[in-house]
Amino acid sequence: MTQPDGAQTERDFLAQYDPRAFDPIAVTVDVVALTLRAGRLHVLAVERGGPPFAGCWALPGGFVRAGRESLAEAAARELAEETGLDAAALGRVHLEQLGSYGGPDRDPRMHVVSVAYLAFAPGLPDAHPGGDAAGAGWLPVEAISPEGQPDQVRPRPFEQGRRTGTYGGGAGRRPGQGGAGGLAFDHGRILADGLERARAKIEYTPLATAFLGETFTITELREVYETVWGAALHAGNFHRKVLSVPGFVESTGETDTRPGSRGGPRARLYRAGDARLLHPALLRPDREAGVR
Amino acid sequence: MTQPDGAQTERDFLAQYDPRAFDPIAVTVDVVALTLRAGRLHVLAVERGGPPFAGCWALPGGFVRAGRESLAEAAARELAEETGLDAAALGRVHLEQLGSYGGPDRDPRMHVVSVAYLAFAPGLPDAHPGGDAAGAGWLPVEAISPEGQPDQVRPRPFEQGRRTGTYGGGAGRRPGQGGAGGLAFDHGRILADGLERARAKIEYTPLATAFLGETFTITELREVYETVWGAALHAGNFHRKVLSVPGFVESTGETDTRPGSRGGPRARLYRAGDARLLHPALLRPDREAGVR
DNA sequence: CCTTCATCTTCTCAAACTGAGTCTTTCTCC
DNA sequence: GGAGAAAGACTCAGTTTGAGAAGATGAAGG
Repeated sequence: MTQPDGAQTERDFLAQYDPRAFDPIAVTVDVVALTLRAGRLHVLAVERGGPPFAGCWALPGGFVRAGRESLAEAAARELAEETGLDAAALGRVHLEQLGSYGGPDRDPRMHVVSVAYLAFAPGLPDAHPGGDAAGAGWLPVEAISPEGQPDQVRPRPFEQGRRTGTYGGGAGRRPGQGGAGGLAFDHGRILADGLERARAKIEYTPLATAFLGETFTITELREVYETVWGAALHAGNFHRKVLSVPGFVESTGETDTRPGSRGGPRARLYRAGDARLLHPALLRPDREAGVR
Repeated sequence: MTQPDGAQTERDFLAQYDPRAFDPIAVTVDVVALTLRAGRLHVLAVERGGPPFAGCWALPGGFVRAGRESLAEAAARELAEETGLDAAALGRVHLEQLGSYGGPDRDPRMHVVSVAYLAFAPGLPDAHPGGDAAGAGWLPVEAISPEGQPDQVRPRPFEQGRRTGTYGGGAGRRPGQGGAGGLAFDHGRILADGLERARAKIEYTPLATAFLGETFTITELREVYETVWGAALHAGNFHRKVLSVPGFVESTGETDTRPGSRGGPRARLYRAGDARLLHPALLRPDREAGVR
């Protein structure tokens, strides 16, 4: 990445430098924003307003503003645009880089390198399409990601932001092309990678709390794990484990005031602790399968 | 569904599309190639032949060829160019994506997004500068990465709702010209991230074997862990653990013919097994430090 | 009012795993 | 031949995990 010329000073070089001398590659960010709604894992999606893949669901994203923002800033901006969240609400959202996708043919227009980000958010309001999207909404991941949950669960109508005219569709599959999973471009793969990252990440970080509100019960935390992992956990052992990992949660001293749906004692309330890593980690049950 | 502006078909759209309508962002790949030489961890580096940072060490890398190669292909190509390895030798190298770095100011020429890759290789021959590099070589990581090999293993804090974007380039090293700890651009941070990834990855994958030859002894494998982690391990416990993890290594039935440097019985030889994940994992000692 | 039942939380117990150390055997070097 | 070092098997105590059970609590239904 350089011009070979010994005598040139760096200043001269920069003055002469022509950024357009290279074939262009567009850089975009795409966001896999996950949240829990009604006990199901949902991902933020937008309905594309124009070609390519017009009418398809896609991950929210857009071009990085050259020279004006970092990748993380671009991802936060895109997320804010689609969710309508202000900076304060975004502060509660965990955002981390997921990976980059840059095959020459993943976008028919030109060579596009997309840097994907992964967001964990507590229950968020309905999405509002921003930019050139025709619609936006939270889609249950099991409806669009066949490679998603190990246990296949039945799909469910998804909620939409603005464009609700056509009912969401039972199988959640209507916006055409894109094949199984039905997301535009290679967004199905990006989503699958994001889900796997999320499943792995809550093993050794306290990020499961990012799906919950300020305070929560151990049972609510367990339900996050069960939903993300798609597996039932032993309530007693989970309880013991969570309380034994230093810094995972800290007690508020209060008990849940909301009436339990089916009775039972009021659960104690906790808030997220100060740990950034869980040690020892909470491991997913039965990883033997993945060993291969 | 959406009809952005009525009659336009996707074909029309593609015909009209002008890739140069956007401000350009250059896309490069950089490779953190790690290998073991003489019991020390080394990273492949090139000496820059021209500005910016002429004369500085940098990670090998270069521009992605627009429309002609994927990111992984570009990384493999750059690695091959600098090491002079052929495809066969490269087949033994593990190459995975590390992350992307895209702050607007990380390259003085223009906005450059760099996709970093991490490579694990067995002992490799001396490097040969390819392309526009003035020199190439294997540098001991502790000589250039102050955050490289601390006695205390400390993980990087995960990125929480970042706005300034640590990946963006703000928090990294300033363009430290030359000197210890100074790699060009933000390559010091990329190297540090690569080292942390390597330390974490050998915990739960058998990738430590990627630093060794076809066959190896348990002691050689332990020395890989000790070198990468920068900590001494209990030989007996390590031995027991490695043999108890299914699929980690498999015996060749033979014993080492090379004479031990200071005597002792000939060690048995093993080769890498078929596991892709280690279960249970080999955990680094003393992770408590990183929890908070 | 009283029973039923799901839940929250704590306990028990056996199995598995970990860290630390010892011991025997087999080499090389002096 | 003896010293020193390493490979590898073994012991042992402490910790962690999986599975189950028990007591307490509160809503719902009769």
